[in-house]
Amino acid sequence: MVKSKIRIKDIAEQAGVSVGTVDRVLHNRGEVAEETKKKILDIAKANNYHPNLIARALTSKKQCIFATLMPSPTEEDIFWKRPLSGISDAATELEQFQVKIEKFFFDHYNEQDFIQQTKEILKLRPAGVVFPPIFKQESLDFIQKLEKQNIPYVFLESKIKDCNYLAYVGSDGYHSGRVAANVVDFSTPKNGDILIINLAKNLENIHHLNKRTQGFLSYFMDHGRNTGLKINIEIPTSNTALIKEKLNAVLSKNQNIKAIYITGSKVHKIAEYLIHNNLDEITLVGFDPIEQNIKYLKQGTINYLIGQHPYQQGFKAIKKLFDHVMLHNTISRDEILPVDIINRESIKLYFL
Amino acid sequence: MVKSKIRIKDIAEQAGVSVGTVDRVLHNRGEVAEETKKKILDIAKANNYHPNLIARALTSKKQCIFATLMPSPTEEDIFWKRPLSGISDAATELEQFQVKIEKFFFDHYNEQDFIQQTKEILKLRPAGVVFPPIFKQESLDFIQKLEKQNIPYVFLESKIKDCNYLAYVGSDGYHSGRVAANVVDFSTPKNGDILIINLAKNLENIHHLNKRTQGFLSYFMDHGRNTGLKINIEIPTSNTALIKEKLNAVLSKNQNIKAIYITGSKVHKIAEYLIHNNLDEITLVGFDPIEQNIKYLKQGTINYLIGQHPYQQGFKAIKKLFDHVMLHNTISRDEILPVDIINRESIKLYFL
DNA sequence: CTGAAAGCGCTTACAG
DNA sequence: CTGAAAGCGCTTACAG
Repeated sequence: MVKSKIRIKDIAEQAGVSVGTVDRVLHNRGEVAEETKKKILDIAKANNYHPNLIARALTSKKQCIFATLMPSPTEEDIFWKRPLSGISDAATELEQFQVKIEKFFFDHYNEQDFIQQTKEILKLRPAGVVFPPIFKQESLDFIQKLEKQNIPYVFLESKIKDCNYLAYVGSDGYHSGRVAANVVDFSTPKNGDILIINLAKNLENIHHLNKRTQGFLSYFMDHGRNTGLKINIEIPTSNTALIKEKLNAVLSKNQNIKAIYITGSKVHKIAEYLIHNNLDEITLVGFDPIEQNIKYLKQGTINYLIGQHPYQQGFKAIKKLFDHVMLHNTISRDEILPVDIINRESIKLYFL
Repeated sequence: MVKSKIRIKDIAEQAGVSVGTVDRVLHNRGEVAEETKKKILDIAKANNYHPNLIARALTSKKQCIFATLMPSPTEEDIFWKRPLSGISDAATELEQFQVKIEKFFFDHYNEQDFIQQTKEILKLRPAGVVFPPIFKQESLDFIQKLEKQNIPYVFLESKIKDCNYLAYVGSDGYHSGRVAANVVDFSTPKNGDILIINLAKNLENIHHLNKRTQGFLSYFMDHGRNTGLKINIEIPTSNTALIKEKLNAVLSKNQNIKAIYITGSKVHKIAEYLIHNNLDEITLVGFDPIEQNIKYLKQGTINYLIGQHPYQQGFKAIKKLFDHVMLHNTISRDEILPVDIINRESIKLYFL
């Protein structure tokens, strides 16, 4: 790594102009003769000029603002708290460089709210945006406007493929599914059957959940030792009564189910069911250490939870934006984070 | 959080002196009348003065040097690579504040080498030291000299209790043992027996390993479902033949052993044994995703490895030093990191 | 279109 | 023991 020591002043001298002029071309503030501009740019490039951020931070009045648009964590679903605290910590770290984060929130189940917030963000004209593209169509509309204004955006948690996102930070559904499968495989009798459940209101996010199913199944193709059936069902609701009905049907039809794998975070719903029906013996694995799930993990009903480093997702998303916008570094576009396997013991220190 | 905006200049004005004088007392450079000093200190404290690090970094010529003393990673044992890369990353981040890290290395099995290196470090007179106190007596000697010179030191990986260490970053053996127990419990038939092995040359580190045994056993007291025997043995060697002999004896005496738990990172030795004796069915759990262990994890012989966030340990140890030495922040003294449960699938992205 | 100067908050000689 | 001044590398008006 070549650490350049060249300063604005040096460039100015070499170009035979003043530092003010150099600063103007470096920041594209115009008002500079085309010829001078070219000369300065050449010198800067030839010497691999990089601004001294420390000096800039000390002197610059103007803040660079990044906006985040995240679902509000609710009492019922605290899932979104963790990425937010990652975002906050990144904000603290970047404060010294005059970077500020404006946080916007929307109701997880309300497209209109999302749209409303995107309008607010566009008004703010931030230097970058971080958000999870939960609503595909609405996100695409937002993206279009961002691109028109040349505002870079970073995806979190999930991504939309066919667009010009600056970066994505999240986990890989397929991989997560395989990790879960491995855990289920080792905790279930060889000949026991395994039930896979896609449990999601309106099948939101269904694409992501499907990848978790595919990954799960692929594990058993490759080297799983379990030889039982893999039964795959969908429960497109979070209504307790309906879930019960569906499960009753499946479980009575197949008495040999020894493990249940939930592709999402609603695994606590199934835990409740198992307890009420005295089926605690069944191995239960799902996603995300949110409060409701942790409760059953600690009781032993849920055997494992797969964690997706939501904190890191928030933290890194902001850092990527900073790296790109402020440092003009080239960044890796897709950053796939590893997943965590969490049990009732490891959860005790998980949030420290 | 109160963000103080008071500057040296403000303090100077309030105290009726010049900034030079304020600077002198703030840095304890002497040559200031006792009375003035007190006045300045009072004002600083009353207004919660914190230096602007950006400004300081921009202006200060002098570097602050931290020394790290770590076992050299060898081809045979890459365990120490990870904390080192955490240290390197912290170094990069702190570079901008004129902090430099000097890395010293010693042979993991050579006390003399360790002693030699501590001498080099003392010669350097660093502003702080990070090291794992692997050799207890030699570490105590080193510590004594550090304290005489008022050099703060941070422990990593393990700690010595009765001394004035600034901070410790590592995992908790008892907790790790419980996490491992949970994993073994869920992967082993209820009535299978479990073999616990302390496998360590000369029983180095025996204290730490014992805590991992205690934690493991305590889990089964509290809520384990496994009802089999828990057989605890020690193998104070890493000689393959001797290990084999010992295992032959134990396993032939007890045919019902369904799981083996190794309290340290030498679990690959047991994996080899199991493979040679066609005992792959036995659940095998141990510590640390080092190369040799990963090999057997991927083959399926080792079911789980417990990871201790060595990268974070290195990173945080340096940060603690920085927080204390440069920022004069009060820091938490014992920072216990959570542990990771790693399986053959999750290992694929573990090092990303 | 361009340059000279002041300032960000701190540190560092230097003069007294 | 204390103060005045220059400087770190950049940005920001302001004057021309």
